Amino acid sequence: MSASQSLHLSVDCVVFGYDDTGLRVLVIDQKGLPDGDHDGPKTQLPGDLILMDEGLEQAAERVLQELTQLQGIYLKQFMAFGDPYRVSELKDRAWLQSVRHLPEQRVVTVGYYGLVSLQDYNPRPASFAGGVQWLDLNEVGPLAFDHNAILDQAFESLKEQIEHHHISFELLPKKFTLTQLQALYELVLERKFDKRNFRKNVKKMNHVVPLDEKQTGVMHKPAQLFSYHPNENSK
Amino acid sequence: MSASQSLHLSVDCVVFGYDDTGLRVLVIDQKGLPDGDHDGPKTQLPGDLILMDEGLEQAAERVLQELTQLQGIYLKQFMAFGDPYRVSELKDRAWLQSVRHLPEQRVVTVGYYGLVSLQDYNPRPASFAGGVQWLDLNEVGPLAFDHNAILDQAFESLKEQIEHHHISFELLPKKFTLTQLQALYELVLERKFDKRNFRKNVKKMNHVVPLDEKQTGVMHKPAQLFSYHPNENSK
DNA sequence: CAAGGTTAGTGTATACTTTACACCTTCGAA
DNA sequence: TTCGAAGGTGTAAAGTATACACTAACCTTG
Repeated sequence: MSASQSLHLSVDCVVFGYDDTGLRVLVIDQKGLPDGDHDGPKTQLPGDLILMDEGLEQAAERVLQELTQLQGIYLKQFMAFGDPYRVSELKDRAWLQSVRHLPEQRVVTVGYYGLVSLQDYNPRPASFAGGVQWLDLNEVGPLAFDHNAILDQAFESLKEQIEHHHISFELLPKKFTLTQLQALYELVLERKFDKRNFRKNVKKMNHVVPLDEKQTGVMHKPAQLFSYHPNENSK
Repeated sequence: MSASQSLHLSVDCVVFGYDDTGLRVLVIDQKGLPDGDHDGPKTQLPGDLILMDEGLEQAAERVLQELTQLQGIYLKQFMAFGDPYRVSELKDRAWLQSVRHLPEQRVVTVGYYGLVSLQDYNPRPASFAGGVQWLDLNEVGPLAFDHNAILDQAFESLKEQIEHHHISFELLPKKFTLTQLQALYELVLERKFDKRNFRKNVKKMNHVVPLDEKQTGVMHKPAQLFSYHPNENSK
Protein backbone atom coordinates (compact mmCIF):
# COMPACT_ATOMS: atom_id res chain seq x y z
CA MET A 1 0.00 0.00 0.00
CA SER A 2 2.44 2.72 1.02
CA ALA A 3 4.25 2.36 -2.27
CA SER A 4 7.84 3.42 -2.46
CA GLN A 5 7.95 6.57 -4.47
CA SER A 6 10.50 8.76 -6.02
CA LEU A 7 9.10 11.95 -7.28
CA HIS A 8 9.95 15.57 -7.08
CA LEU A 9 7.92 18.45 -5.82
CA SER A 10 8.21 21.96 -7.14
CA VAL A 11 6.45 25.27 -6.88
CA ASP A 12 5.57 27.43 -9.88
CA CYS A 13 4.66 31.07 -9.57
CA VAL A 14 2.29 32.99 -11.78
CA VAL A 15 3.11 36.59 -10.98
CA PHE A 16 0.59 39.11 -12.25
CA GLY A 17 1.83 42.66 -12.64
CA TYR A 18 -0.37 45.66 -13.29
CA ASP A 19 0.20 49.20 -14.41
CA ASP A 20 -1.70 51.67 -16.56
CA THR A 21 -0.65 49.79 -19.67
CA GLY A 22 -2.33 46.57 -18.60
CA LEU A 23 -2.04 43.26 -16.86
CA ARG A 24 1.07 41.22 -17.38
CA VAL A 25 2.63 37.91 -16.35
CA LEU A 26 6.19 37.28 -15.40
CA VAL A 27 8.05 34.61 -17.35
CA ILE A 28 11.69 33.63 -17.44
CA ASP A 29 13.89 32.25 -20.16
CA GLN A 30 15.04 28.69 -19.79
CA LYS A 31 18.65 29.47 -19.19
CA GLY A 32 21.32 26.90 -19.86
CA LEU A 33 19.60 25.60 -22.94
CA PRO A 34 22.19 24.66 -25.53
CA ASP A 35 21.55 26.78 -28.58
CA GLY A 36 20.59 25.05 -31.75
CA ASP A 37 18.45 22.04 -32.30
CA HIS A 38 15.50 22.80 -30.10
CA ASP A 39 12.46 24.57 -31.35
CA GLY A 40 10.21 24.17 -28.35
CA PRO A 41 9.22 27.10 -26.22
CA LYS A 42 12.02 28.82 -24.38
CA THR A 43 10.08 30.56 -21.66
CA GLN A 44 8.42 29.25 -18.55
CA LEU A 45 6.92 30.36 -15.30
CA PRO A 46 9.40 30.87 -12.50
CA GLY A 47 9.53 27.71 -10.47
CA ASP A 48 11.88 25.20 -8.97
CA LEU A 49 12.08 22.15 -6.77
CA ILE A 50 11.40 22.78 -3.14
CA LEU A 51 14.07 22.23 -0.53
CA MET A 52 13.75 19.57 2.08
CA ASP A 53 13.21 21.84 5.02
CA GLU A 54 11.08 24.60 3.60
CA GLY A 55 7.34 25.01 3.44
CA LEU A 56 5.48 25.46 0.20
CA GLU A 57 4.86 29.17 0.45
CA GLN A 58 8.38 29.66 1.68
CA ALA A 59 9.62 27.81 -1.39
CA ALA A 60 7.56 30.04 -3.64
CA GLU A 61 9.05 33.10 -1.98
CA ARG A 62 12.57 31.79 -2.35
CA VAL A 63 12.15 30.79 -5.96
CA LEU A 64 10.77 34.18 -6.87
CA GLN A 65 13.55 35.92 -5.07
CA GLU A 66 16.22 33.79 -6.72
CA LEU A 67 14.84 33.93 -10.22
CA THR A 68 13.35 37.37 -10.39
CA GLN A 69 14.54 39.41 -7.42
CA LEU A 70 10.97 39.91 -6.35
CA GLN A 71 10.40 39.89 -2.63
CA GLY A 72 7.61 40.47 -0.18
CA ILE A 73 4.80 40.30 -2.69
CA TYR A 74 1.37 38.81 -2.11
CA LEU A 75 1.36 35.09 -2.86
CA LYS A 76 -1.49 32.64 -2.79
CA GLN A 77 -1.58 28.96 -3.45
CA PHE A 78 -4.23 28.07 -5.99
CA MET A 79 -3.73 24.48 -7.15
CA ALA A 80 -1.44 21.48 -7.35
CA PHE A 81 -0.70 19.92 -10.72
CA GLY A 82 0.21 16.29 -10.70
CA ASP A 83 -0.34 14.71 -14.06
CA PRO A 84 2.24 11.91 -14.17
CA TYR A 85 3.48 13.05 -17.56
CA ARG A 86 3.27 16.79 -17.17
CA VAL A 87 7.02 17.29 -17.64
CA SER A 88 7.59 14.45 -20.06
CA GLU A 89 6.64 16.03 -23.35
CA LEU A 90 9.22 15.95 -26.08
CA LYS A 91 9.45 19.71 -26.32
CA ASP A 92 10.67 19.88 -22.72
CA ARG A 93 13.25 17.11 -22.76
CA ALA A 94 16.24 19.13 -23.83
CA TRP A 95 15.96 21.66 -21.10
CA LEU A 96 15.34 19.17 -18.31
CA GLN A 97 18.32 17.11 -19.37
CA SER A 98 20.52 20.16 -19.14
CA VAL A 99 19.36 21.03 -15.66
CA ARG A 100 18.28 18.00 -13.65
CA HIS A 101 20.04 14.98 -12.31
CA LEU A 102 17.04 12.83 -13.04
CA PRO A 103 15.34 14.41 -16.01
CA GLU A 104 12.88 11.57 -16.40
CA GLN A 105 11.62 12.00 -12.89
CA ARG A 106 8.02 12.82 -12.28
CA VAL A 107 7.45 16.28 -10.85
CA VAL A 108 4.33 17.39 -9.07
CA THR A 109 4.05 21.14 -8.73
CA VAL A 110 2.14 23.45 -6.47
CA GLY A 111 0.97 26.65 -8.13
CA TYR A 112 1.08 30.04 -6.45
CA TYR A 113 -0.09 33.23 -7.97
CA GLY A 114 1.54 36.50 -7.02
CA LEU A 115 0.36 40.07 -7.34
CA VAL A 116 2.52 43.12 -7.77
CA SER A 117 2.18 46.75 -8.73
CA LEU A 118 4.56 47.36 -11.60
CA GLN A 119 4.46 51.05 -10.82
CA ASP A 120 5.50 50.86 -7.18
CA TYR A 121 7.79 47.91 -7.37
CA ASN A 122 9.50 48.54 -10.66
CA PRO A 123 11.08 45.12 -10.53
CA ARG A 124 13.61 45.82 -13.35
CA PRO A 125 13.17 42.33 -14.70
CA ALA A 126 16.08 42.23 -17.10
CA SER A 127 18.55 42.87 -14.30
CA PHE A 128 19.09 39.22 -13.64
CA ALA A 129 21.05 36.73 -15.68
CA GLY A 130 18.63 34.82 -17.86
CA GLY A 131 15.92 37.05 -19.20
CA VAL A 132 12.91 37.89 -17.15
CA GLN A 133 10.01 39.36 -19.05
CA TRP A 134 6.61 40.77 -18.32
CA LEU A 135 4.32 39.49 -21.06
CA ASP A 136 0.97 41.04 -21.76
CA LEU A 137 -1.64 38.55 -20.58
CA ASN A 138 -3.14 38.39 -24.06
CA GLU A 139 0.14 37.83 -25.78
CA VAL A 140 1.61 34.94 -23.87
CA GLY A 141 2.85 32.39 -26.38
CA PRO A 142 3.47 28.72 -25.71
CA LEU A 143 5.29 28.07 -22.46
CA ALA A 144 7.21 25.02 -21.32
CA PHE A 145 5.53 21.99 -19.71
CA ASP A 146 1.92 22.57 -18.74
CA HIS A 147 2.62 26.17 -17.81
CA ASN A 148 -0.05 27.57 -20.11
CA ALA A 149 -2.64 25.51 -18.25
CA ILE A 150 -1.20 26.62 -14.93
CA LEU A 151 -1.40 30.23 -16.04
CA ASP A 152 -5.02 29.84 -17.13
CA GLN A 153 -5.92 28.29 -13.83
CA ALA A 154 -4.15 31.05 -11.94
CA PHE A 155 -6.09 33.68 -13.83
CA GLU A 156 -9.35 31.88 -13.08
CA SER A 157 -8.48 31.86 -9.40
CA LEU A 158 -7.58 35.54 -9.51
CA LYS A 159 -10.96 36.34 -11.05
CA GLU A 160 -12.77 34.42 -8.35
CA GLN A 161 -10.77 35.95 -5.54
CA ILE A 162 -10.75 39.57 -6.60
CA GLU A 163 -14.46 40.05 -6.04
CA HIS A 164 -14.59 38.63 -2.56
CA HIS A 165 -11.22 39.43 -1.09
CA HIS A 166 -9.28 42.64 -0.92
CA ILE A 167 -6.53 41.65 -3.26
CA SER A 168 -6.91 44.19 -6.03
CA PHE A 169 -4.84 46.61 -4.00
CA GLU A 170 -1.85 44.30 -4.25
CA LEU A 171 -1.77 45.11 -7.94
CA LEU A 172 -2.07 48.86 -7.51
CA PRO A 173 0.40 51.45 -6.30
CA LYS A 174 -0.06 52.48 -2.68
CA LYS A 175 -1.74 55.66 -3.87
CA PHE A 176 -4.13 55.07 -6.70
CA THR A 177 -7.01 56.74 -8.48
CA LEU A 178 -10.48 55.33 -8.85
CA THR A 179 -9.95 55.19 -12.59
CA GLN A 180 -6.99 52.88 -12.05
CA LEU A 181 -9.01 50.71 -9.74
CA GLN A 182 -11.84 50.51 -12.22
CA ALA A 183 -9.52 49.70 -15.12
CA LEU A 184 -8.02 46.88 -13.09
CA TYR A 185 -11.39 45.37 -12.35
CA GLU A 186 -12.35 45.64 -15.99
CA LEU A 187 -9.21 43.86 -17.08
CA VAL A 188 -9.45 41.06 -14.58
CA LEU A 189 -13.16 40.48 -14.80
CA GLU A 190 -13.23 41.11 -18.55
CA ARG A 191 -16.24 43.39 -18.48
CA LYS A 192 -16.92 47.10 -18.38
CA PHE A 193 -18.34 49.07 -15.49
CA ASP A 194 -20.23 52.31 -15.44
CA LYS A 195 -18.02 55.00 -13.97
CA ARG A 196 -20.60 56.58 -11.70
CA ASN A 197 -21.93 53.30 -10.40
CA PHE A 198 -18.45 51.96 -9.84
CA ARG A 199 -17.52 54.98 -7.78
CA LYS A 200 -20.71 54.77 -5.79
CA ASN A 201 -19.79 51.23 -4.81
CA VAL A 202 -16.24 52.11 -3.90
CA LYS A 203 -17.42 54.88 -1.65
CA LYS A 204 -19.39 52.33 0.35
CA MET A 205 -16.20 50.38 1.03
CA ASN A 206 -14.61 51.79 4.10
CA HIS A 207 -11.29 50.17 3.35
CA VAL A 208 -10.73 52.51 0.44
CA VAL A 209 -9.92 55.90 1.86
CA PRO A 210 -9.40 59.20 0.05
CA LEU A 211 -6.12 60.98 0.66
CA ASP A 212 -5.48 64.73 0.88
CA GLU A 213 -3.54 64.45 -2.30
CA LYS A 214 -3.99 64.61 -6.02
CA GLN A 215 -2.37 63.17 -9.05
CA THR A 216 0.42 65.31 -10.48
CA GLY A 217 2.10 65.52 -13.85
CA VAL A 218 -0.94 64.66 -15.88
CA MET A 219 -2.19 66.90 -18.66
CA HIS A 220 -5.76 66.91 -17.52
CA LYS A 221 -7.74 67.45 -14.35
CA PRO A 222 -5.77 65.64 -11.66
CA ALA A 223 -7.56 62.83 -9.91
CA GLN A 224 -8.02 62.36 -6.20
CA LEU A 225 -5.74 59.71 -4.78
CA PHE A 226 -6.95 56.89 -2.58
CA SER A 227 -5.27 54.23 -0.55
CA TYR A 228 -6.17 50.90 0.96
CA HIS A 229 -6.67 50.59 4.71
CA PRO A 230 -7.36 46.96 5.62
CA ASN A 231 -8.70 47.60 9.12
CA GLU A 232 -11.20 50.34 8.50
CA ASN A 233 -13.97 47.81 9.13
CA SER A 234 -16.41 49.64 11.33
CA LYS A 235 -17.28 53.36 11.32
CA MET B 1 19.70 24.90 -7.19
CA SER B 2 17.66 21.88 -8.19
CA ALA B 3 18.24 20.35 -4.82
CA SER B 4 18.15 16.62 -4.45
CA GLN B 5 15.03 15.78 -2.59
CA SER B 6 13.48 12.87 -0.95
CA LEU B 7 9.98 13.46 0.11
CA HIS B 8 6.70 11.72 -0.20
CA LEU B 9 3.48 12.89 -1.66
CA SER B 10 0.09 11.79 -0.46
CA VAL B 11 -3.53 12.64 -0.93
CA ASP B 12 -5.98 13.08 1.91
CA CYS B 13 -9.72 13.03 1.43
CA VAL B 14 -12.28 14.93 3.45
CA VAL B 15 -15.52 13.20 2.57
CA PHE B 16 -18.63 15.05 3.63
CA GLY B 17 -21.77 12.99 3.96
CA TYR B 18 -25.23 14.39 4.41
CA ASP B 19 -28.58 13.01 5.46
CA ASP B 20 -31.53 14.35 7.39
CA THR B 21 -29.61 13.96 10.62
CA GLY B 22 -26.85 16.32 9.57
CA LEU B 23 -23.51 16.78 7.94
CA ARG B 24 -20.79 14.29 8.69
CA VAL B 25 -17.17 13.57 7.88
CA LEU B 26 -15.62 10.25 7.14
CA VAL B 27 -12.66 9.22 9.28
CA ILE B 28 -10.81 5.97 9.62
CA ASP B 29 -9.07 4.30 12.50
CA GLN B 30 -5.35 4.06 12.31
CA LYS B 31 -5.18 0.35 11.90
CA GLY B 32 -2.07 -1.59 12.82
CA LEU B 33 -1.37 0.54 15.83
CA PRO B 34 0.03 -1.61 18.61
CA ASP B 35 -2.36 -1.37 21.53
CA GLY B 36 -1.12 0.14 24.70
CA ASP B 37 1.26 2.97 25.23
CA HIS B 38 -0.11 5.54 22.84
CA ASP B 39 -2.61 8.11 23.87
CA GLY B 40 -2.62 10.25 20.77
CA PRO B 41 -5.57 10.38 18.45
CA LYS B 42 -6.44 7.18 16.70
CA THR B 43 -8.47 8.48 13.83
CA GLN B 44 -7.45 10.27 10.68
CA LEU B 45 -8.75 11.30 7.31
CA PRO B 46 -8.48 8.63 4.65
CA GLY B 47 -5.30 9.22 2.73
CA ASP B 48 -2.22 7.51 1.44
CA LEU B 49 0.89 7.97 -0.62
CA ILE B 50 0.29 8.34 -4.32
CA LEU B 51 1.61 5.79 -6.75
CA MET B 52 4.23 6.66 -9.29
CA ASP B 53 2.04 6.47 -12.33
CA GLU B 54 -1.22 7.90 -11.15
CA GLY B 55 -2.56 11.42 -11.19
CA LEU B 56 -3.61 13.22 -8.06
CA GLU B 57 -7.34 12.87 -8.48
CA GLN B 58 -6.86 9.29 -9.53
CA ALA B 59 -4.92 8.69 -6.33
CA ALA B 60 -7.71 10.23 -4.29
CA GLU B 61 -10.21 7.93 -5.97
CA ARG B 62 -8.08 4.88 -5.37
CA VAL B 63 -7.39 5.71 -1.75
CA LEU B 64 -11.06 6.21 -1.02
CA GLN B 65 -11.96 3.01 -2.71
CA GLU B 66 -9.30 1.06 -0.84
CA LEU B 67 -9.96 2.50 2.57
CA THR B 68 -13.67 3.08 2.55
CA GLN B 69 -15.21 1.26 -0.42
CA LEU B 70 -16.55 4.56 -1.70
CA GLN B 71 -16.49 4.91 -5.45
CA GLY B 72 -17.63 7.35 -8.06
CA ILE B 73 -18.29 10.24 -5.71
CA TYR B 74 -17.67 13.90 -6.44
CA LEU B 75 -14.11 14.89 -5.57
CA LYS B 76 -12.45 18.27 -5.74
CA GLN B 77 -8.95 19.32 -4.95
CA PHE B 78 -8.87 22.22 -2.54
CA MET B 79 -5.34 22.70 -1.21
CA ALA B 80 -1.89 21.26 -0.77
CA PHE B 81 -0.37 21.08 2.70
CA GLY B 82 3.38 21.12 2.88
CA ASP B 83 4.60 22.17 6.25
CA PRO B 84 7.94 20.38 6.64
CA TYR B 85 6.98 19.04 10.03
CA ARG B 86 3.34 18.27 9.48
CA VAL B 87 3.78 14.56 10.14
CA SER B 88 6.55 14.84 12.68
CA GLU B 89 4.65 15.51 15.84
CA LEU B 90 5.21 13.16 18.70
CA LYS B 91 1.62 11.99 18.83
CA ASP B 92 1.94 10.64 15.30
CA ARG B 93 5.27 8.84 15.60
CA ALA B 94 3.99 5.48 16.75
CA TRP B 95 1.62 4.99 13.88
CA LEU B 96 4.01 6.10 11.19
CA GLN B 97 6.67 3.79 12.49
CA SER B 98 4.32 0.89 12.27
CA VAL B 99 3.36 1.62 8.68
CA ARG B 100 6.09 3.35 6.71
CA HIS B 101 9.53 2.33 5.59
CA LEU B 102 10.80 5.80 6.25
CA PRO B 103 8.73 7.17 9.08
CA GLU B 104 10.84 10.29 9.44
CA GLN B 105 10.30 11.23 5.84
CA ARG B 106 8.63 14.48 5.02
CA VAL B 107 5.20 14.11 3.42
CA VAL B 108 3.44 16.77 1.42
CA THR B 109 -0.23 16.09 0.92
CA VAL B 110 -2.84 17.25 -1.53
CA GLY B 111 -6.31 17.65 -0.06
CA TYR B 112 -9.48 16.60 -1.84
CA TYR B 113 -12.92 16.99 -0.50
CA GLY B 114 -15.61 14.55 -1.47
CA LEU B 115 -19.38 14.79 -1.31
CA VAL B 116 -21.81 11.96 -0.86
CA SER B 117 -25.44 11.42 -0.02
CA LEU B 118 -25.59 9.11 2.97
CA GLN B 119 -29.14 8.24 2.09
CA ASP B 120 -28.52 7.10 -1.49
CA TYR B 121 -25.09 5.65 -1.04
CA ASN B 122 -25.46 3.99 2.30
CA PRO B 123 -21.75 3.28 2.38
CA ARG B 124 -21.98 0.85 5.31
CA PRO B 125 -18.76 2.17 6.77
CA ALA B 126 -18.07 -0.52 9.33
CA SER B 127 -17.95 -3.22 6.67
CA PHE B 128 -14.26 -2.81 6.08
CA ALA B 129 -11.44 -3.95 8.28
CA GLY B 130 -10.26 -1.07 10.39
CA GLY B 131 -13.13 1.09 11.50
CA VAL B 132 -14.60 3.70 9.24
CA GLN B 133 -16.84 6.22 10.92
CA TRP B 134 -19.02 9.13 9.98
CA LEU B 135 -18.49 11.79 12.62
CA ASP B 136 -20.84 14.67 13.08
CA LEU B 137 -19.04 17.78 11.85
CA ASN B 138 -19.40 19.44 15.21
CA GLU B 139 -18.14 16.47 17.15
CA VAL B 140 -14.91 15.68 15.42
CA GLY B 141 -12.26 15.23 18.06
CA PRO B 142 -8.53 15.52 17.56
CA LEU B 143 -7.29 13.77 14.44
CA ALA B 144 -3.82 12.63 13.52
CA PHE B 145 -1.23 14.93 11.94
CA ASP B 146 -2.64 18.24 10.74
CA HIS B 147 -5.89 16.62 9.73
CA ASN B 148 -8.04 18.95 11.81
CA ALA B 149 -6.61 21.88 9.87
CA ILE B 150 -7.15 20.06 6.61
CA LEU B 151 -10.74 19.40 7.57
CA ASP B 152 -11.31 23.05 8.47
CA GLN B 153 -9.89 24.16 5.18
CA ALA B 154 -12.02 21.66 3.30
CA PHE B 155 -15.13 22.97 4.97
CA GLU B 156 -14.16 26.54 4.10
CA SER B 157 -13.76 25.53 0.48
CA LEU B 158 -17.09 23.73 0.52
CA LYS B 159 -18.78 26.88 1.82
CA GLU B 160 -17.26 28.97 -0.92
CA GLN B 161 -18.10 26.52 -3.66
CA ILE B 162 -21.65 25.63 -2.71
CA GLU B 163 -23.02 29.06 -3.51
CA HIS B 164 -21.53 29.36 -6.97
CA HIS B 165 -21.38 25.82 -8.24
CA HIS B 166 -23.98 23.12 -8.39
CA ILE B 167 -22.42 20.83 -5.85
CA SER B 168 -25.12 20.72 -3.19
CA PHE B 169 -26.85 17.99 -5.16
CA GLU B 170 -23.89 15.70 -4.67
CA LEU B 171 -24.82 15.61 -0.99
CA LEU B 172 -28.49 14.92 -1.55
CA PRO B 173 -30.33 11.81 -2.66
CA LYS B 174 -31.30 11.80 -6.33
CA LYS B 175 -34.83 12.69 -5.32
CA PHE B 176 -34.97 15.30 -2.64
CA THR B 177 -37.36 17.75 -1.09
CA LEU B 178 -36.88 21.49 -0.91
CA THR B 179 -36.78 21.24 2.86
CA GLN B 180 -33.82 18.92 2.58
CA LEU B 181 -32.11 21.29 0.19
CA GLN B 182 -32.71 24.21 2.48
CA ALA B 183 -31.51 22.35 5.56
CA LEU B 184 -28.32 21.47 3.71
CA TYR B 185 -27.65 25.08 2.80
CA GLU B 186 -28.32 26.14 6.36
CA LEU B 187 -25.87 23.59 7.72
CA VAL B 188 -23.12 24.41 5.29
CA LEU B 189 -23.48 28.17 5.30
CA GLU B 190 -24.30 28.27 8.99
CA ARG B 191 -27.23 30.61 8.65
CA LYS B 192 -30.99 30.35 8.39
CA PHE B 193 -33.10 31.08 5.33
CA ASP B 194 -36.69 32.10 5.04
CA LYS B 195 -38.67 29.18 3.66
CA ARG B 196 -40.71 31.14 1.14
CA ASN B 197 -37.81 33.17 -0.13
CA PHE B 198 -35.63 30.12 -0.39
CA ARG B 199 -38.23 28.33 -2.48
CA LYS B 200 -38.72 31.34 -4.70
CA ASN B 201 -35.02 31.30 -5.49
CA VAL B 202 -34.94 27.61 -6.16
CA LYS B 203 -37.81 27.92 -8.58
CA LYS B 204 -35.74 30.36 -10.62
CA MET B 205 -33.04 27.71 -11.01
CA ASN B 206 -33.91 25.65 -14.02
CA HIS B 207 -31.54 22.88 -13.02
CA VAL B 208 -33.81 21.92 -10.13
CA VAL B 209 -36.85 20.22 -11.59
CA PRO B 210 -39.98 18.98 -9.84
CA LEU B 211 -40.85 15.31 -10.28
CA ASP B 212 -44.32 13.78 -10.55
CA GLU B 213 -43.71 12.15 -7.27
CA LYS B 214 -44.13 12.75 -3.57
CA GLN B 215 -42.49 11.70 -0.39
CA THR B 216 -43.94 8.57 1.17
CA GLY B 217 -43.90 7.13 4.64
CA VAL B 218 -43.91 10.40 6.50
CA MET B 219 -46.51 11.22 9.11
CA HIS B 220 -47.31 14.63 7.73
CA LYS B 221 -48.17 16.20 4.41
CA PRO B 222 -45.82 14.55 1.94
CA ALA B 223 -43.44 16.87 0.14
CA GLN B 224 -42.96 17.21 -3.57
CA LEU B 225 -39.76 15.58 -4.78
CA PHE B 226 -37.24 17.33 -6.99
CA SER B 227 -34.16 16.27 -8.85
CA TYR B 228 -31.10 17.90 -10.31
CA HIS B 229 -30.75 18.26 -14.07
CA PRO B 230 -27.36 19.76 -14.91
CA ASN B 231 -28.12 20.70 -18.51
CA GLU B 232 -31.40 22.46 -18.16
CA ASN B 233 -29.60 25.73 -18.86
CA SER B 234 -31.85 27.58 -21.28
CA LYS B 235 -35.64 27.36 -21.56
C1' DC C 1 -3.22 84.07 -22.70
C1' DA C 2 -7.02 81.83 -25.08
C1' DA C 3 -8.68 77.71 -26.98
C1' DG C 4 -8.71 72.93 -27.25
C1' DG C 5 -7.79 68.37 -25.61
C1' DT C 6 -8.28 65.12 -22.00
C1' DT C 7 -9.77 62.90 -17.99
C1' DA C 8 -12.22 63.79 -13.29
C1' DG C 9 -16.19 64.01 -10.99
C1' DT C 10 -21.15 64.10 -9.90
C1' DG C 11 -27.18 62.81 -9.27
C1' DT C 12 -31.54 60.92 -10.36
C1' DA C 13 -35.21 58.01 -11.99
C1' DT C 14 -36.37 53.18 -12.98
C1' DA C 15 -36.00 48.23 -12.87
C1' DC C 16 -34.80 44.52 -10.28
C1' DT C 17 -33.74 41.90 -6.17
C1' DT C 18 -34.10 40.92 -1.41
C1' DT C 19 -36.41 40.79 2.72
C1' DA C 20 -40.04 40.19 6.14
C1' DC C 21 -44.03 38.03 7.35
C1' DA C 22 -48.86 34.24 8.54
C1' DC C 23 -52.07 31.07 7.29
C1' DC C 24 -54.19 27.01 5.22
C1' DT C 25 -53.21 22.04 3.48
C1' DT C 26 -52.39 17.15 3.77
C1' DC C 27 -50.87 13.22 5.60
C1' DG C 28 -50.47 9.48 9.58
C1' DA C 29 -51.41 8.25 14.28
C1' DA C 30 -54.21 7.99 18.14
C1' DT D 1 -62.64 12.70 14.23
C1' DT D 2 -59.15 15.20 16.01
C1' DC D 3 -54.36 16.34 16.60
C1' DG D 4 -49.64 16.79 15.54
C1' DA D 5 -46.29 17.85 12.22
C1' DA D 6 -44.31 19.48 8.20
C1' DG D 7 -45.65 21.23 3.34
C1' DG D 8 -46.75 24.91 0.57
C1' DT D 9 -48.00 29.63 -0.93
C1' DG D 10 -48.17 35.77 -2.07
C1' DT D 11 -47.49 40.54 -1.26
C1' DA D 12 -45.72 44.94 0.21
C1' DA D 13 -41.63 47.58 1.45
C1' DA D 14 -36.73 48.34 1.44
C1' DG D 15 -32.62 48.08 -0.71
C1' DT D 16 -29.62 47.42 -4.65
C1' DA D 17 -28.29 47.78 -9.47
C1' DT D 18 -28.62 50.02 -13.75
C1' DA D 19 -28.73 53.56 -17.31
C1' DC D 20 -27.52 57.92 -18.57
C1' DA D 21 -24.93 63.45 -19.74
C1' DC D 22 -22.87 67.42 -18.41
C1' DT D 23 -19.45 70.60 -15.96
C1' DA D 24 -14.64 71.09 -13.81
C1' DA D 25 -9.70 71.33 -13.81
C1' DC D 26 -5.40 70.69 -15.48
C1' DC D 27 -1.79 70.84 -19.46
C1' DT D 28 -0.40 71.97 -24.07
C1' DT D 29 -0.15 74.51 -28.07
C1' DG D 30 -0.70 78.44 -31.10
